[in-house]
Amino acid sequence: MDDRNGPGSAFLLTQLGTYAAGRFAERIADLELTPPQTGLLRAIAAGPGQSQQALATLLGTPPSRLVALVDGLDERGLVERRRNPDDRRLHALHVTPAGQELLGRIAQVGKAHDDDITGALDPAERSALRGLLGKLAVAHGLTPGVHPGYRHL
Amino acid sequence: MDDRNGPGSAFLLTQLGTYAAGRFAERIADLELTPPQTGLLRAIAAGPGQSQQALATLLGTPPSRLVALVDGLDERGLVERRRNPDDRRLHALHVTPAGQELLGRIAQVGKAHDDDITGALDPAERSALRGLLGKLAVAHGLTPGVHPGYRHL
DNA sequence: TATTGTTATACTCTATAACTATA
DNA sequence: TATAGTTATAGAGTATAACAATA
Repeated sequence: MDDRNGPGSAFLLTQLGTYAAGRFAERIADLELTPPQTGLLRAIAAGPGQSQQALATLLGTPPSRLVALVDGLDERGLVERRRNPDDRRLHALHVTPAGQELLGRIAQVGKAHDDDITGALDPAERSALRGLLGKLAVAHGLTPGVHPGYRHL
Repeated sequence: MDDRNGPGSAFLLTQLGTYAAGRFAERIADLELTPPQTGLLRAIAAGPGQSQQALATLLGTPPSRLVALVDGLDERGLVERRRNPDDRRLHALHVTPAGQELLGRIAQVGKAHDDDITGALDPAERSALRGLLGKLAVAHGLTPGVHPGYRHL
């Protein structure tokens, strides 16, 4: 009956999601990282030794884009490409100690970011929100831990 | 104590917000509209007669970008520029009947979109989510009704 | 011939800055 | 001179396609 009850949850999710993504990008810019770089670093840490093709598939990005992202992390000594002697076409990707150290700082930033975004809610509300969002993420088949911004936004 | 309890709400908001934005973009593509065009059309309808400068400020986009967006809607007869006789520099923007008709279809799409995104939740959960998201949107000062994707994403 | 990684190229979106017309 | 709108230009980010090395 009432058609004027304001925006729906989907609209609010888009607004808040965009806002949260922007705020996170600002925070990790202090570490001289972009969101795609951060997602890639985390993906390499989550599954060490994967090929660039495998990572491209996981993240949903073309291999050519991955090359540039890996280049940036490689040049800064955060990850390294190890050639596989059995198949010299493959580059197994690994996080270096410096990369691990940076991942620790990323985790700290993520925690502060989360507190910032949900700061207006009390603990019970935060828990409820977390549960509801998790339910939706599962329902829509979103890959756990994979930042968006890869699949044809 | 437990550091391995999965992603936080901020991360989930980013994932779901990006997903929802993408799905909405797909839906309104059927109406041959982009998200920025849709947001602009809604903004013009919400405050008829505004100047392009005023709309640019409201949406947080440079005036030059607004020109192209208005051009697209104007050429399709969805909005019209009316010159102000008192100050011929100004273009007062109005939605045409065709634009109003399209806004009706956009509202239908938005409703279907919302049902899609929150479909995994029962009515009580949907209501709870809506309340929590609204609280966060207010806390972060997000402009009601204004799609993101305008302010320096 | 097929596959991994790479390079070259082009396209989309957006912002910045220069320009015009009105005031 | 200041402002609304417009046009011109350039930059960032990404995708597509061609290429080289290895299998």
